[in-house]
Amino acid sequence: MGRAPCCEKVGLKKGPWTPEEDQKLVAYIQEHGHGSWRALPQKAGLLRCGKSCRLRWANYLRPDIKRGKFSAQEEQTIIQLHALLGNRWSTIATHLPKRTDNEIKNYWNTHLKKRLLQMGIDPVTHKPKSESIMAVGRQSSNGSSNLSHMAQWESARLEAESRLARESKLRAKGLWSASMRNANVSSDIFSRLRSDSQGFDSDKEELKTRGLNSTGGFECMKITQKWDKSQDLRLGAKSDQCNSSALGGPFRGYKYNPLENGQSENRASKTSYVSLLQQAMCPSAQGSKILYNEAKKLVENQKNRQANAAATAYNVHQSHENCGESKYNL
DNA sequence: AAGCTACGCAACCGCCGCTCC
DNA sequence: TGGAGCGGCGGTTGCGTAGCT
Repeated sequence: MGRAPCCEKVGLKKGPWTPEEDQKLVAYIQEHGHGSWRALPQKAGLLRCGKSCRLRWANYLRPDIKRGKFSAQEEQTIIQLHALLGNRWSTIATHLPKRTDNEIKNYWNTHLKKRLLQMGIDPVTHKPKSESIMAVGRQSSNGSSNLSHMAQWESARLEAESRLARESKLRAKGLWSASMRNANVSSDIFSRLRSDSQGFDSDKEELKTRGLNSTGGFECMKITQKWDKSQDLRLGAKSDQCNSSALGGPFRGYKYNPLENGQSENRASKTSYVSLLQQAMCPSAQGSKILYNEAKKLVENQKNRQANAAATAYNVHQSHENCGESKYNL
């Protein structure tokens, strides 16, 4: 037997919400807060399931929600984070202020996914379709299943570290310029997507007004590739030097490794880890500073399980700082 | 104008992990 | 330690509507 339904469904209304219901819900939450969602409908005089109320509030009625068309910047963020995280909509949503996970999920399914497919890019792997098919073939032939979670976390970690290393190199060379941060075209896939999109001309105009070349993203990528080649630096080489990549698991080499310490890989710690990792990757100095301070505080206190994830991000920072390459301008 | 189809999005459903007892 | 209750997440559904014939 499955578990009992979350609430007594008999007599409860389903389907679209009426303005009156919305009004009741908003009025109640504004006055009392939502408290227990289960108890809320009765207190607010609604014939709805608590879950339904929570969803309606979170996805539609909350005052801090931005509706309407997604900007090019938001599209870029979604695609990049999806490439990194997959369908973790709630985590992706934390990086798009005022957008809900449901909205992002819908936008991905109805717009972005299709556009990628039209371009011959597999929306799951974010690689050209031919490559994805080969990869699937290889995986099934050796009996392995889909990418494991561990591999995904490792991939995310490597991505973050390689980006940090590249940024450091560019900075050292004096090549890390505003164009890299402002060009809005930092990934190859996104560049191609953007060049297909209707808004591209206006974006180019915008870049022009900032005195930037619209191909800035490509130029930066070429520079980093060239630099990597000339130095013959493989991904991870820098990480080893920075003591943040040794052996074993997605948290390998970090001073506090939740896996080594017997922590379960539960959803919360993963989500926190990914969220903090993304922030560590975020080129925003402001965000990084907040992250650093928050992580430091949590690490010092070791208050709760989330500190494990925070510790990871904190140690990413420390590793780079130890190499004299502090990413954050503290 | 009517019928059909495709699309977008709000809402639902089932599952999972956390907390509390 | 295990079960119940709860909130939250991601996948899916289905309704409303725009566009086409």
